[in-house]
Amino acid sequence: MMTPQVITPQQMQQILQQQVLSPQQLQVLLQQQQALMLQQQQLQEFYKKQQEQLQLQLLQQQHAGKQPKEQQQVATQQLAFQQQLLQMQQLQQQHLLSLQRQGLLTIQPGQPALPLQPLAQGMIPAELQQLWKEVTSAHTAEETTGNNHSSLDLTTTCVSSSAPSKTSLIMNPHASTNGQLSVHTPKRESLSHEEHSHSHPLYGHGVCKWPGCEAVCEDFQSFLKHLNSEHALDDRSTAQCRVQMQVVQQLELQLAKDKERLQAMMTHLHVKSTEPKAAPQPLNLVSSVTLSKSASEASPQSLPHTPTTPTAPITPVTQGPSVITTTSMHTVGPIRRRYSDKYNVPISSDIAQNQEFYKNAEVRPPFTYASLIRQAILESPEKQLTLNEIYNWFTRMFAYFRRNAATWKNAVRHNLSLHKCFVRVENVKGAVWTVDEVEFQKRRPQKISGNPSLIKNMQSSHAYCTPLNAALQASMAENSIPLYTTASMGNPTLGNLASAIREELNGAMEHTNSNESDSSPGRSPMQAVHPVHVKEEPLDPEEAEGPLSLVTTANHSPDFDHDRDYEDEPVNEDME
DNA sequence: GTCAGTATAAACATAG
DNA sequence: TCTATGTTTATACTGA
Repeated sequence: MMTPQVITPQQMQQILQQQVLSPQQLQVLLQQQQALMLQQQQLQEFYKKQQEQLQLQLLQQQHAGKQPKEQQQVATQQLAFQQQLLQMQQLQQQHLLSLQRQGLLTIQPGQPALPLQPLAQGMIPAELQQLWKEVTSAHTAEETTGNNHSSLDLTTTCVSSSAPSKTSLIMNPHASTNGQLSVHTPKRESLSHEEHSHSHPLYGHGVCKWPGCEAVCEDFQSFLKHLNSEHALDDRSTAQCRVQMQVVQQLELQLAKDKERLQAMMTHLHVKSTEPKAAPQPLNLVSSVTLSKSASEASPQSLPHTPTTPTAPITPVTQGPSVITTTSMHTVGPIRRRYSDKYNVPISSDIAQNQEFYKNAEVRPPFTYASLIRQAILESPEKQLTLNEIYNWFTRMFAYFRRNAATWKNAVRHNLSLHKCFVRVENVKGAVWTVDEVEFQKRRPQKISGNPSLIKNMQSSHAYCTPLNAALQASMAENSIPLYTTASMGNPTLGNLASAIREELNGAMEHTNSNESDSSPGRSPMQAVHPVHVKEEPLDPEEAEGPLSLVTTANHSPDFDHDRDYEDEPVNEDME
């Protein structure tokens, strides 16, 4: 699924966010880059000489009245040279891509090195900026000597840029495809326009945002002065412009590749989900999203669904491409099954890995209310939440729960009251809800039937083995756990499985270490306070012997308490 | 067909 | 009185 040729979005982000290059690495890169530049220049010179020769020959031929056939031959020869040049530049491109893959940042082919500079406008360390300036000026000098028909010729840049756009750019260097060349304009042509609107893209926060500049300009007028004086149309500016173009092109190329990859993923998942009865799994969930997303692929601005999008929520068990409408949701009937629950896919790891997805897509999470409530509680620092905090967790974590609040909130309350695993505790700040893991785990094994070894395991061994075995079982049986992995794109299945195992083991081990019995002083904070209301059916003695908590800690983050995030957000109650 | 688990809806009680 | 919270009941669906 991964295209090894491509920088992952994560890497890209890393590149954009932090400059990881050490001066040594930069130096190496620079050397490599310069070597490449040299090669290219040699080629270009060679090509120029050939051109001159060609001109000469043509002149001679014209004088001598030679046949056009020979002219054609010469023209072909010229074409061959051009192709050779292109190949050379492609090689450069590949080389640089490989550098990227090594994590050495984006260096644009045939360009003054250090394209990282424009990549990180405003963030780059001063040291790097200085380096950038030096190298840029050095290179522009080189270019001027090597290419005397004007360094302003952006065609050269375009030729050496990414392969797909090469041809068109050669043919028409001023083609505004992808808007690359717009970078070039603000200096002179569009300056007069920009003067009127003080929202110059090169000016912000009193600083010149010309790549590598960052000169402080008190007002817009002084900025314009600075722009005209410091960034006039000269070799240096042009070179910088080229670099910026390269960066943009590179990013666009990257975007295109990622889009393609996304499309392939979606297609792949969709195909899987439409297979007849192919082991019910959360993939269904994705396929539904896939369809809605694929349908709107042409207009990216329409996705992902924003919480306020009035479209109907997509439910995990929807088979096929139909997008459920509000009404069909009701006529078809409620969705009963939560697949991940069934197969004991660890909810925390699923949520963690698909967090962004759940947050943005109005997709019903494939877990029961009870599981979700438990997860919300366990994620909290104190392992206890008020009802309102549980609500907030739901809305914060799942776009799906940002609508129909009355329905699901009722369900939450209902679940809290109904299930013995949820214990209400009177706290200083009011009533909070906690999880009785024994109770929670008690009810889960019942769902895993049909596998004698598993059942045997459950009966004979500690309770904490259950989720692990179940997860393993499910994974092996289905060979497909994850639904949408943002974190582990490489091998999601194995990745998820591994993390699931780790998580469950960690939780179990942690529990066994800390909670030996109900009366253990090491028990979680919730035990420190007395439950005001404990539901019926006190624990059996044998239950008391088992592990009391399978609290998973994998996703626990102390700073996760943004309970008020959605508190004041008006919940869309438009569905009767 | 039965049963357990779950979802949904709704009625009701209670506290602030 | 209103609202949030909590409890309970009823009904329907699903999968074992």
